[in-house]
Amino acid sequence: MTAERSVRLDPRSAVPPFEQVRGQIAELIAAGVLPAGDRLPSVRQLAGDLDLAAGTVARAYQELEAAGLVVTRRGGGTRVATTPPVTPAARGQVLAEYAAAYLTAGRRLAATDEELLAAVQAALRSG
Amino acid sequence: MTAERSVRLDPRSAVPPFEQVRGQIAELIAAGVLPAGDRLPSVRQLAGDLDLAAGTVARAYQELEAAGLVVTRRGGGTRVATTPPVTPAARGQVLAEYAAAYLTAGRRLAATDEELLAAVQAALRSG
Amino acid sequence: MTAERSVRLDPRSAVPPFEQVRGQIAELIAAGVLPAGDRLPSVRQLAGDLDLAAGTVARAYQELEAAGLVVTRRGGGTRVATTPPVTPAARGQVLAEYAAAYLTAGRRLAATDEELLAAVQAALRSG
Amino acid sequence: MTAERSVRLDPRSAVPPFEQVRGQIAELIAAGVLPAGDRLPSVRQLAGDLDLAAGTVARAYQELEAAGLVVTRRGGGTRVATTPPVTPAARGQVLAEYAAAYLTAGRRLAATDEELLAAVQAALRSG
DNA sequence: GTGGTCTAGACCACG
DNA sequence: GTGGTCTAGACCACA
Repeated sequence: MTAERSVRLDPRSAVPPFEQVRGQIAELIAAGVLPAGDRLPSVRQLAGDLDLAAGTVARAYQELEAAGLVVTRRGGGTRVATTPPVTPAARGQVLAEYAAAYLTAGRRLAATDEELLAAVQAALRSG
Repeated sequence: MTAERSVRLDPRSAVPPFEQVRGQIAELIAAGVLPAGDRLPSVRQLAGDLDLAAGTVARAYQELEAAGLVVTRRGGGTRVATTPPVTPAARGQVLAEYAAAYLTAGRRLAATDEELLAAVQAALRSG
Repeated sequence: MTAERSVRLDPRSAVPPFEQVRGQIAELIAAGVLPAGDRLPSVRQLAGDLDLAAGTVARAYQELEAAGLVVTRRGGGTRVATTPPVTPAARGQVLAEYAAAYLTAGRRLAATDEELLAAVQAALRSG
Repeated sequence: MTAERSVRLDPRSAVPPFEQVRGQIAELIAAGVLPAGDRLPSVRQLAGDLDLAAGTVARAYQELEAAGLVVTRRGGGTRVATTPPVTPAARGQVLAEYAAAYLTAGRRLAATDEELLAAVQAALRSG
């Protein structure tokens, strides 16, 4: 399952775990990485993988459902909604947001355009 | 004062305000944007600028002091420590971390290296 | 079959489906709309009509039987019990309960007696 | 506090407690019974009054906030939002919905208009 | 004091 | 097996 491999928690982050889970899955869906109809990992399994209490993952799933990104059938697991509601964020748009956030942070350090670009290129080479 | 102009809160973020303040100032110092000896804005002034309770800013400063990034003198305000503690984090390293974070997020979307680079270039052009 | 036509699920309700089925049939019986001896629709048929799993309807029937409102004979389907158990709840009493519930809800809104009555009259005219 | 006196749980209902709390407060707000700016009872107090775990009430408040009905200030309690969002439901409309629900239930019992009205009048006299 | 989050484990409804 | 809810008690951020 793509979701299982892709969700990574940052335990040192100030963002609460359920928010990290919710946000990352939301972006995977918005970006089209998780296609409509795909089944998410079960609450308990993802909780185990991420070493969280089941309720924490359940809350993330619940908020995804409230947002219409996901559909849950009684007794039948949770799947990506067939109607990614309004889908205001195509994959390219999500990427663009990431890039914009990178720029904002970098410019706070008074980095030049060249430096910003070079840092990404260096990261690509090393990572 | 660089700090006043540079600290920007995201009220919709899940990161608590004191953390946003602490983190952003820490990075400004680590990156050398705020040079040693520079005076930070007073707790009350920064609190006013950011529309926070004074205690919230005070806590951020307190943690910066505990980290050795900042020194508070009685009656003399808060200044950037002359000894950037163990922090060898030069500006380039901070930038590198930002770039790495961007890559991590982007790859979660299964973006290729080319896409990641192109998104930054596009952002540079438009922003 | 009266029951089939009269049972209506509200899929958006927080009340679980089996409870909606059980409760509505119980009231139809208590109110005398379903007379003693009447045959209920089969589990599978009602399940099909309401788009539920058969087990869900089966559970509703089971609880009705446990309450003595209904009798299941081997091979003979499910029928309204000839002895409306302890339930002295005549149709008028059920109606009275509905009216009382309406009052409770309405008074929470600080509605006056006149308003409560007027709202019902208006609903009668329009519905 | 109006909210404290007005929220009444039905422990035998299939509707989960947090939903009862959320729904009742939402209607009190929509109906204008709780005016904008009014402070709701604290999570812990209402939890005590209703004999619920604090988290259960907290969840109800959270959903009210997500719905924009309520505003919560850090450390400063929960108040009715100044902008009852879109307020699609004036007090009269809420009442009308109650009346309509009463009619629907009553007609399932094949009650006549006269009976429906009489039952309300009787309830008014006795309650 | 306020609300927000997490945990651990329990029970329920559904398939 | 699935998700949903509740509890009890803990710790955190904020005023």
